[in-house]
Amino acid sequence: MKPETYTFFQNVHDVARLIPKGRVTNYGAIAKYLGAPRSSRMVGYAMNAAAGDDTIPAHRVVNRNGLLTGRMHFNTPHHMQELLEKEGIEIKGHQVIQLEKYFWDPMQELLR
DNA sequence: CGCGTGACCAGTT
DNA sequence: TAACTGGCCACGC
Repeated sequence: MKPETYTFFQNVHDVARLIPKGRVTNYGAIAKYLGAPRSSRMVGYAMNAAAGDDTIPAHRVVNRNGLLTGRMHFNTPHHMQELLEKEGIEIKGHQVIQLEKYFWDPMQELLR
């Protein structure tokens, strides 16, 4: 599929797939990387569309505060937390602890 | 073809 | 400090 046929959603899904295990990122960072810093909402919507897709680690995308805002879209509300903890990320109260420590910024990791 | 809405974010009031 | 607002894209009705 040609890049030009890629929708915003497609790009979001691609970036999400590149998130390393044990790392997390947020909606704004992905939106910014795609050149649409004001479209972080749409990134969230794109992840919603990605729900149920095993090839997309949607659980590694949290909001700016490290809050697992998308947890309710998984099969079970705590599934997202379990996946993250399994990757070595500590979570307390539906929120990622030491977010900056695990944060993965596509702008820096991909563009270098 | 128009309108409402949705896993958000940053700046203002 | 809390609440409000604009911005942005895709999709369903």
